[in-house]
Amino acid sequence: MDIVSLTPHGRRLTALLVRADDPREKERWALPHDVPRRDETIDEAAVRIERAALGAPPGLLEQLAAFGDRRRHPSNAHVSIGYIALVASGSDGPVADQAAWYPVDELPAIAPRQRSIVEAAMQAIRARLDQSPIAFRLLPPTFTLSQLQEIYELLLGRRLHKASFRRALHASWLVEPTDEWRSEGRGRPAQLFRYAPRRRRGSRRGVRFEGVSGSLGG
Amino acid sequence: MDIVSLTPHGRRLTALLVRADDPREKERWALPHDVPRRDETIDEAAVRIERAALGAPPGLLEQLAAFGDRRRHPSNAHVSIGYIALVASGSDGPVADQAAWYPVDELPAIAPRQRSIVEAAMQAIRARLDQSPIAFRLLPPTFTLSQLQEIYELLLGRRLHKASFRRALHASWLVEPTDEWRSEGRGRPAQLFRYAPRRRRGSRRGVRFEGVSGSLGG
DNA sequence: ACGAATTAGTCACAAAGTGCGACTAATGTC
DNA sequence: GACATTAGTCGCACTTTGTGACTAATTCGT
Repeated sequence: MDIVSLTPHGRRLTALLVRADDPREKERWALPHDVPRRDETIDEAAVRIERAALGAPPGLLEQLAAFGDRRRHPSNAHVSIGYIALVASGSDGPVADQAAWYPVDELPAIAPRQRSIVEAAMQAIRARLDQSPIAFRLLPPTFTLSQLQEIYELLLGRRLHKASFRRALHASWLVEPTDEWRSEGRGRPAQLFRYAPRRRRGSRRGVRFEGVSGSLGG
Repeated sequence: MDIVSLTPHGRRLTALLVRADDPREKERWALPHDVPRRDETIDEAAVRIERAALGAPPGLLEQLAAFGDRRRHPSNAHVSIGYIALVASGSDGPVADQAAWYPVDELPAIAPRQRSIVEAAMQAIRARLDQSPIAFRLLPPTFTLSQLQEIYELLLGRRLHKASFRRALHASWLVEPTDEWRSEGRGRPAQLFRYAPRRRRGSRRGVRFEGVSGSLGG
């Protein structure tokens, strides 16, 4: 099992790496990984591994996929189960010994299978961004809408229009305002919001044919 | 590894089950399953298991997820990797010995973990319907647009409006007409189409907050 | 032969959703 | 007090979507 822990660091997304167990290994860093014990579920194992590396439980932990190509893995396991962990930007302080955050687009040498897991994690995050409260788990409990928009722009890799973003957010009933305001130095103070999803009237839209093109196994 | 093979049978979706290895088992049927060999990737293992059960390679085979709760599995394995196989409706003829198609909403007794894998497969199919050419792999190489719409309605569990469906399909450039027509008894003959995705101008829409509500691990 | 029934396919319009420029608001800086 | 800076809203053109009503081509019944 391999965990891809992500947290925003400034304007970049960073992943948590730990030093390789064996210093003679070719790759000096690795994703936190371990084998599930007999008495735990894989979700429980993921929590345990993440706690060991991060020192605290993550804001969200969800399964990515299983990886069983022939690429090398630090444990030489035949198959890995990848998990994505999201850590709020405020809580990215001290991590475990022998661990460090690296920008996801500038990782040091890690085992090939782990690199492909990180790449798959980034793709999955973009794909699930509108299905799962991913962006909110990368922020502290209360945040400004500009912060939220920045996270979306970071994950999507493109700029969003302020008015459209807020209109869509309002229509979705995902956040509610607090009565606190933050002044971040210069400029007008921003209202703080919290993630508080409400029941929405199911819109029941028609069919979409979004990303369909080709596929494996045809 | 467990394979959920699906094919439409009339107006219902059916899954392929095989007789349990051990007749003393509580559940007499099971999803096709096996352990990957040392020299094969998990994708290769999935193809092998599916061929053994179906007698032919499926139209599409993609990974679902890993399942490692404590529920019972015929092999007593600690974790299962679920795969989804899609079989065209034309080719659902003879299957391997000791195998049969059952409607997914009326499965006989199978191991609890396998039942949850089937349920997860159905959810994943609905979620990926607009990302992956799922519907096309449940149909023969050429098909009418009404057949295609029927598949979508079967998978989504609701009726779609004919004009909207066709408009969206045309805009997506996923199908091209052949010069054949099929007359299916009564009514006007329908033109046959084939799945032939073309490069589309990327629409780059704004953000959607579709299915975000709650989640695990908070 | 001819009309009803049946299935395929299209059109047009109202309603809803989206992109985006331009505006107002509240703060710090000089 | 003017100005830079960030927050937040408005309005409008344009696009997308839901839907009913239409036309088209065939079989079936009499």
